Amino acid sequence: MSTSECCDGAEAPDCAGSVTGVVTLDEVAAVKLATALKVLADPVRLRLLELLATSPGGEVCACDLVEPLGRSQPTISHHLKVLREAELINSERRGTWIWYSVNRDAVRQAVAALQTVTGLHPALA
Amino acid sequence: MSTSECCDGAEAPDCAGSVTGVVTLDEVAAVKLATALKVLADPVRLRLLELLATSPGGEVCACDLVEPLGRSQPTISHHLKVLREAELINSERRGTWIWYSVNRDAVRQAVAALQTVTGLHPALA
DNA sequence: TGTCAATATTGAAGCGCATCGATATTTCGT
DNA sequence: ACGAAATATCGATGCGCTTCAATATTGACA
Repeated sequence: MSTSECCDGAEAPDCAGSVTGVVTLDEVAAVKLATALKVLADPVRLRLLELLATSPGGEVCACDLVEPLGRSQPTISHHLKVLREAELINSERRGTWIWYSVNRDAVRQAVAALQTVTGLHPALA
Repeated sequence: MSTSECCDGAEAPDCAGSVTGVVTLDEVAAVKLATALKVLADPVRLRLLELLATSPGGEVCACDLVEPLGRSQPTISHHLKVLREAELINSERRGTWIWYSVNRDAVRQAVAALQTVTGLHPALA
């Protein structure tokens, strides 16, 4: 017997109910992970993260992020805000400038969740 | 001297050019990774991947994917197509039904790329 | 306090995406 | 060949997101 009613017609011999595993992602959790991934799924934001990650001190002044990405200052400011509100980066004001750095734990969490969902990781945590 | 011209005004004492690391993500590579992540950044597609990953046999008949997600059949078909074209899942027709499974290598690649960009992984590969 | 540089916000334009109903296509069994 | 079930495609709708120019806000310093 199938877990659903899709293949129980008179003609088809049933597809044997292939879905029986334990599902951990309810609608809410799926939306939450998708939201985090959506923040990461932008070329400008990915390059911002890389600029932060590859910087010798691990942090970069916002004023040094506009030119290398070839976008306007408001656009960079917008993306930094999106990353900050998703807690994927940290920001700290020091005098005139604001310094940004990657929030490694938050990125790790998103990556781990994605691995769990896709079965790459046996959901150890 | 700064790597850009943003903080070279008369008043500000320069922000010391914090961007000096080696950047591997050019615009094209960033768009490519962002495209893959965009495919993953959808609640329905994440739950589809989990249904495939947690299925005992590792594969699920498409007919068993419509009901548990509460979306219409065209919508599920659309998402399966998106996942398939991104090569994140494999599909195989067996008789009346089509069986889907997670393409673990593709997911692994995307995850590894994300880890590299964010500095979680020392880019070993 | 007033000025200048850095950063944030606003408002609008343009594009892409998720979703559905309706319909077409494919495949099997009779 | 025909009918039924599974899957795919089409067309439309509504929402969200990226981007920019213009403007506001914030903070340092004289």
